[in-house]
Amino acid sequence: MEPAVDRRTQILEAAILCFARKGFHETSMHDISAEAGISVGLIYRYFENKEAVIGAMADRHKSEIHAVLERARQAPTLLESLEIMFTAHCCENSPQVLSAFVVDLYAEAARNPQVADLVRDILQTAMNGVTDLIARSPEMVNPTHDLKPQELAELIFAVARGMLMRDVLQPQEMTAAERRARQLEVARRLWRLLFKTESEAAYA
Amino acid sequence: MEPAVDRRTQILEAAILCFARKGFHETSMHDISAEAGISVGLIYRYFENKEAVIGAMADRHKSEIHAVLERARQAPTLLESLEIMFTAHCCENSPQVLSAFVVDLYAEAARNPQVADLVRDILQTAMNGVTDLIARSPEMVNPTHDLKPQELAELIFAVARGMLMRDVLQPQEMTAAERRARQLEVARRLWRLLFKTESEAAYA
DNA sequence: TGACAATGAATGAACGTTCATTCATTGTCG
DNA sequence: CGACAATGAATGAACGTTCATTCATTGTCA
Repeated sequence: MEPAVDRRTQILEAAILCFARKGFHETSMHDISAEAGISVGLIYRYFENKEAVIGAMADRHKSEIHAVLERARQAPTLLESLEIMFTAHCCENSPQVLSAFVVDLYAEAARNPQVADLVRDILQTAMNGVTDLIARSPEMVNPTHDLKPQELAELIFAVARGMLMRDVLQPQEMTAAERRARQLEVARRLWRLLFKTESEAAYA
Repeated sequence: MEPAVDRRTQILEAAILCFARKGFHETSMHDISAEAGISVGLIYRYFENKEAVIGAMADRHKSEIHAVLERARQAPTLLESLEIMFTAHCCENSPQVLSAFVVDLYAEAARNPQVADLVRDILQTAMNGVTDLIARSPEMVNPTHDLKPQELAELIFAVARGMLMRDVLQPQEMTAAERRARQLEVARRLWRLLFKTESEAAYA
């Protein structure tokens, strides 16, 4: 039988809160244990060391991204796929937690080749998925532009990353709903720009 | 007569290298002093503490951004302004150094309100400048889209930030020239999307 | 009782910061 | 000029603290 609580998950939940609050390296193992309500030593029963905790969180992030991609894939229209991807990090309990974590993850990737490999892998998989999504979409039959699906995907991901980066500048007073509305607006703006048909554009 | 070397600058040059290599908080004062070829104690003659070093670097970044904005403002066409802004961080000796620094700066902003204020300030000033640039540009008289200058500026900055973030994932083997070419391509792609006139678009 | 979960005091390395000390340079006086 | 005093840039060992990690001990069930 499984234990009443999944310790690994419990520790990771505590860790992401701490990491978002203070960053990877300013978070001490004591911070994590306190947040999780357990002792320091216990963390070492489930993770070899601090790096392993960071690594496990990155893996978690990878599977979360995959889940979002799957949801986006099943959306009826391309616009809705876009909206799902842009607001994915706003649906969770606290958006700025995830944003701060991801920015930190990229910062870590800048100097830790192992993390960089993982993030590149996540990004590549997600981008392939979106490229595919775009290529198959009916919106692409009569584009007003001459951009290839892959180029569009790159642009979309750049905007998404850029918006995520902007998110960490917002004071905490901004609610999750406000954040979501803001991201949605950008997604729709981008969509109009990318996929509005010529006739629609002419009378806009 | 001035001393042969400007110590403050010397320290800041060493610091940005260390920060890009290891991040703000994983860089020790000893790292900086070693990189600068001076003793630890001497740093404290020129900076009150480690935070002051980080602060001074952020200030430096602010004035660099202002300089880039000024250059962009004086470019003959809007496309060239865009190109200047997208490649600004590639012109320096080592692009990924600056990229890593900026990503770290945002990560720091996520949890240090003082840094967040500064970054928000930098961003707002730069975006106002670009909004103005767009509003005055001849390219805006017959837009194919219905986006306001400010919305365009937001989009452009999001893409620029997103590309910068992507930069830190690239292995060091990529040369500055390759990086520059990549950024230029994205800038031009974005420009085509935003400012290509209807007639041009129709025959593209 | 035995097996394992959980604790938290202990350890030692590394950190930011301080400060007594050194010494090349500059200023001063005879 | 030469001898000596004064300066302050520069040093790096030392301090107090924090941290990741370990492990002897205790608690908890079957």
